[in-house]
Amino acid sequence: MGRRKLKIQRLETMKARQATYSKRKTGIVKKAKEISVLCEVDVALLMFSPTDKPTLFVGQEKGLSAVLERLSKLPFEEREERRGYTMQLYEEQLGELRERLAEKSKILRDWKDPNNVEDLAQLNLMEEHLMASLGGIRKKKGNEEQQCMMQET
Amino acid sequence: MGRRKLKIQRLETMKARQATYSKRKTGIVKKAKEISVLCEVDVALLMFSPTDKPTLFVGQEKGLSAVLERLSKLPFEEREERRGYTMQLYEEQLGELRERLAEKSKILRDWKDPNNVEDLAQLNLMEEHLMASLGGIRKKKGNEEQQCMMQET
DNA sequence: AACTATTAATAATA
DNA sequence: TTATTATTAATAGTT
Repeated sequence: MGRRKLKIQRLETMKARQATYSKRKTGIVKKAKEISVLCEVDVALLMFSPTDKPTLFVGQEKGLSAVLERLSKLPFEEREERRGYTMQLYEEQLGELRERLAEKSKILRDWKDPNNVEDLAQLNLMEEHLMASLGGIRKKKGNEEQQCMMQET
Repeated sequence: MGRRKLKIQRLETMKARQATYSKRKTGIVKKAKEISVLCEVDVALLMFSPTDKPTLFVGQEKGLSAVLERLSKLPFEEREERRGYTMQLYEEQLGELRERLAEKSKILRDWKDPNNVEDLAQLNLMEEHLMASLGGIRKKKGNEEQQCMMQET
């Protein structure tokens, strides 16, 4: 849409890329919100601007980690019907990492909308969260050896 | 766009949600492709249909893991200007997990488009990849203890 | 899946 | 950046 048709290929100047990114970012985020509400589905949309500013939208308020969990779990289950044992082996290897990723992502979720970086209140909440997390690490130091297995690849 | 204006709220019937999802999914994926090409930016879009079928689009062919890496790293760097030491502590805790996540994601990337599940050639490639990965695990079993630290959060 | 009347997004411009 | 508007593109209701 617009005064001309516009071929879908890299815009020549950085200025044009930034201008177009700015407009289209608004549009695609709106679309993502709409489909998640209208159809009651999980949506995660992550983009980086030409100057590397991140924009993240996650619909249905489950957080990015929850959406990624669904991605990592669902396809495996589907394929187990055909390739059960192989996938199960791989699933085991992924299991522990997934747990930790979910845990980290729970905290990362507070960075959900990087556009709000300027919000001091949010920054303070994030720092509190971080401190609590680090406290937890120190407490667990004593018994970490027995929990070390299946860490590689 | 359409014959009527349509309020953005959950569509009443599952039938309507599925029909609308199907149409809008096409549209939003197209938009994601366009912005990534036009503006030469990384984009990751993940959605689940009302019947839980996943759709994943990752633009600029860096893979989902690369895009997520950018999300997890960038905000920290930005904030270090103000809150350097705190973020560095947290960054250290995340470091090892990030490495492993990147490795896993490299393999998960082969599941990039869940819509291609029916493609047998792709499945075979995936299985090869998996076998190589499991082989790597077995080789490393001997010296895993010394690599166990800072696992808990 | 296809069709079209409409609405919505946006390219060029200011 | 924000606003305008001529155009094109997406899609709601329908078949």
